[in-house]
Amino acid sequence: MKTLNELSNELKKNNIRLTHQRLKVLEYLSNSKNHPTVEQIYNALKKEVPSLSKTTIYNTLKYLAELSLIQVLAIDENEAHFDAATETHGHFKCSTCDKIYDFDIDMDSCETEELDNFEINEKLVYFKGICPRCLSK
Amino acid sequence: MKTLNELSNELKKNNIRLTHQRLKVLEYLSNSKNHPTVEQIYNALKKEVPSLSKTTIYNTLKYLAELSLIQVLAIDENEAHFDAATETHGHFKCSTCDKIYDFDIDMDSCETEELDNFEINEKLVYFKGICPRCLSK
DNA sequence: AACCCTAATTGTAATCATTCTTATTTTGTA
DNA sequence: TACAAAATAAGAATGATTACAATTAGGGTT
Repeated sequence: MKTLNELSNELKKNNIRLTHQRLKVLEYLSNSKNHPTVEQIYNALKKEVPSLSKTTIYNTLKYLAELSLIQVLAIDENEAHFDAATETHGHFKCSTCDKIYDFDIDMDSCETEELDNFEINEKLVYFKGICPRCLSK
Repeated sequence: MKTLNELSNELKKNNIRLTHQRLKVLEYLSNSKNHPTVEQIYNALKKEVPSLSKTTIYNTLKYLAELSLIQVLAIDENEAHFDAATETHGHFKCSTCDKIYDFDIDMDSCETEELDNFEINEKLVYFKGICPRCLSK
């Protein structure tokens, strides 16, 4: 996970201004552990930044994703989730409680040579099932 | 990949009728290699089954997915793709031409014990980047 | 074969996340 | 302070998917 300073520098390098709104979105995402949606970011920040619009959040997240500074998770079929951690890792979604868990995964050890001539920019691993908490109920 | 007969039996076992429309959707999906969307299935079948509605296709695919007889791919951000192959394998989407490639992957060799107490029902692996064909242009 | 009951199909309307548009505001710079 | 470029905000538009209600088809029984 990058620090806010590092993120800020990355943005500057790409001629993207670190505005007040963008800083708040970045801050919130960096501090959150639960892969928030746009809706959740919006609800969390609108007290602090009453003028904030969802368009700005979408906009900010789009830039960050294009620069690979955040990950967009499509594990949930009807809403995108966002993750400030950019190291390759897996995501497990519990079908019962909908919670998304992180887990480590070593992609290099299971790759085939089939993709030798492909340029790979992003690796996403999604598991679905039931989490221990829900299993024990 | 299962045969149509096997699929038909699986449906019967779960009290889901193999109607004319469902048979056609199954047939089309089983024979197609390119992970079609609902739109593509609809366009391909409406000549043969003029009364076919998209709702029926959505409906059929939902049942098949619930029974794990097909895979739903969320690799494309705005439209779901469907795959008749149910063995765990990876999908690579080219960001340039949007083509989706299959590739083999050995998930067991890269799993951690972190998920030992989780019930895992589905494993999805999505890679994104540029395919050789587009790279060579 | 006719009947019945249930499930499936169809077409349309509703939903809802995301994107587009445009006017206004803010930012960085001179 | 003033200017030009970029960002923001609000609402409208888009488009895939789902919900709904009326009609139709299927399977079992006599």
